[in-house]
Amino acid sequence: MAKAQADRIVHKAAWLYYTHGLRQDEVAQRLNISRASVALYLRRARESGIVTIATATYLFRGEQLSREVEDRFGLEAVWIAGEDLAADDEEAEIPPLAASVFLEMVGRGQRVGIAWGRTVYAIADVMSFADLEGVTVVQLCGNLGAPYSYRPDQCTMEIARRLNARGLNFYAPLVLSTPDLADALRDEPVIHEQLDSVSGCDLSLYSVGTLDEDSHVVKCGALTTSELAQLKTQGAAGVIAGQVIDRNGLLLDCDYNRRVISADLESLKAIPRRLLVVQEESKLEPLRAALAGGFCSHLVATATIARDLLAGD
Amino acid sequence: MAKAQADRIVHKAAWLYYTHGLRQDEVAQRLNISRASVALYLRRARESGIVTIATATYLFRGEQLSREVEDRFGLEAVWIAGEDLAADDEEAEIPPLAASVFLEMVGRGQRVGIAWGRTVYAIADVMSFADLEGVTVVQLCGNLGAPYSYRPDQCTMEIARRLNARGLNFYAPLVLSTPDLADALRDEPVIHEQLDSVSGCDLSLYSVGTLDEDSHVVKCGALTTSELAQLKTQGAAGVIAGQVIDRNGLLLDCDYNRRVISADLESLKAIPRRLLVVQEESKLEPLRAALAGGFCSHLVATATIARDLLAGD
DNA sequence: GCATTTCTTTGACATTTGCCAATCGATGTG
DNA sequence: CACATCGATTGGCAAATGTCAAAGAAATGC
Repeated sequence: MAKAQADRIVHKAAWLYYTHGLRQDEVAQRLNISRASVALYLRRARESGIVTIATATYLFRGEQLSREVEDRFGLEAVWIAGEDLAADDEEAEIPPLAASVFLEMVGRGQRVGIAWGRTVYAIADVMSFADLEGVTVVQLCGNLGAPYSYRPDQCTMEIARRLNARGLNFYAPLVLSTPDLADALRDEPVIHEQLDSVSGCDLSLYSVGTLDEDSHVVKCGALTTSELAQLKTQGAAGVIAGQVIDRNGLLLDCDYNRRVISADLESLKAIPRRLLVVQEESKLEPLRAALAGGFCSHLVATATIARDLLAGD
Repeated sequence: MAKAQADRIVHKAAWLYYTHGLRQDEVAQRLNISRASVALYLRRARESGIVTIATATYLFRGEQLSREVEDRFGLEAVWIAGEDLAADDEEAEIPPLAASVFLEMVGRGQRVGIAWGRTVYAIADVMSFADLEGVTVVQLCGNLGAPYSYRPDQCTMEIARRLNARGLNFYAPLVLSTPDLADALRDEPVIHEQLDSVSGCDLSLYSVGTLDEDSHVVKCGALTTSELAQLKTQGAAGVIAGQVIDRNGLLLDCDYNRRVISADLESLKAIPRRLLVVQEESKLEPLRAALAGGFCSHLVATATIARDLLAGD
């Protein structure tokens, strides 16, 4: 109640300032507080999502390049960052752009799935707060320790927090030591339920992982370097929600995949809008695999990757 | 193209300023323009919907009063303006609140129906610009001259313009001199099509009209004073999209209604979300009729009206 | 091809806003 | 009950922003 009461004055200040266009001193006068308080309240209103300031992203789609990628790969929408910037800036532009695009795509009452990776972490980090209602955020892959601030479950919860949404976590590790144990765990009602709930998602947000020495799955300890080499000989081309896929986007038939607990690839493909975000140029091959597998309906990427995609096709 | 080029720099400035949080002088430096230009561009970005600043409306629903109205009349959501303001201020608060609520409710790709009246006109007037995609705005009633700035068709187009949407106008007068002529006109393919498209709406926005001497329908010349008196003896209780309803919200069986060209009441009721906005206290009885008839799923009203509603029920 | 109009840009100034250190006030603690 | 602690609030100042008149550029008309 005390919380609600405090929110009330913040909201009122925001309403008078942003909706009615009063100046801060006028707002202060009306509410009988100092102008400094008004300034403080307004900042809180912005930070907490009571006030939302969004910049349209459609201009990132207006370029020739985005159209070409859309057409070539049959995607619904493609956003290209920094067509006139250096490659470094380009990559830095991806997280805020992806966060804006994602916020534009989420609607009230929807269920969204979040996979995890360096990119998704970066997106969560810059995502602004929103005051959505009835949104549920579902974690799409099992957990593992991370060298970054967020683990998969924390990442999901962080996004949920920023969307004012309910977060559904996944209480299982991403990789187990034996396929049998993974099978057994998948049959646990609580896990099973979570896995089933994936197909009910309206929207998903993920990136695609590489299979390099310094790739995410290796650095987080899900795969050892020797397993990696082995997988590559078997045709591994990328990682989607912790699972290894081949160049055609099909689940690689390998021991590793059998030990993973994550959203079923078919369920992922069944999600109507699948927002894939690719930041690094090194992710070209995994991205091709993900596109081939139908894991992407909406793409956010750099101009460099977009050009690479079109060039090598 | 020149337009798109100009948009581009405005968008870039907005992106750097609002999304990246640079200061105006930093933006100016990056884009090689003067800071004054940046300030100008930012204003344009806000005014044109490239940048959207929205204040949450849910705090207008957090009060006891809204809950009570929701429960009593089985509505999905009720927003109450100015529970702690004088009655005058209350009414002034309705248009910006309704505009904000409406903008929160509209989603991409949706079809929205707009009826017309003093209230809807006031809402259109304060509605901010948005950068929605694929929205269609449908005019729900026929046209008539207005003592205000907007006629029904202009009002529809104005809202369409602000939503960056397509506007579907209705090319018929609201009231004709004989029922036969109205019937004939309704059978015209172009009109028929428009009328049919109403049931495909996802959302509607309207107010309810009174049947007083100075009511909207009278002042605009749709009804004469004598017709009005006649209708009142027949049990007329209010006006929805130009049509007269009785206290139970049913279409009044009268000559006037047979001469009106407007969206069928059944189609209106079939729209999943029906946002009704009531500004003046004098609209209590019409509002009751509209509620009884099921024309409202979401309500925006003043605290005074809300209390009246609960008191007399 | 020149004059006229209209739109854009800019420098300079006035106003508004953000921020910090100081103060106030509530709540908990020895 | 005095004291400490923590968060909320405020006055004042530096920084950032909005605005306007004037200059410049582009489009339009004669």
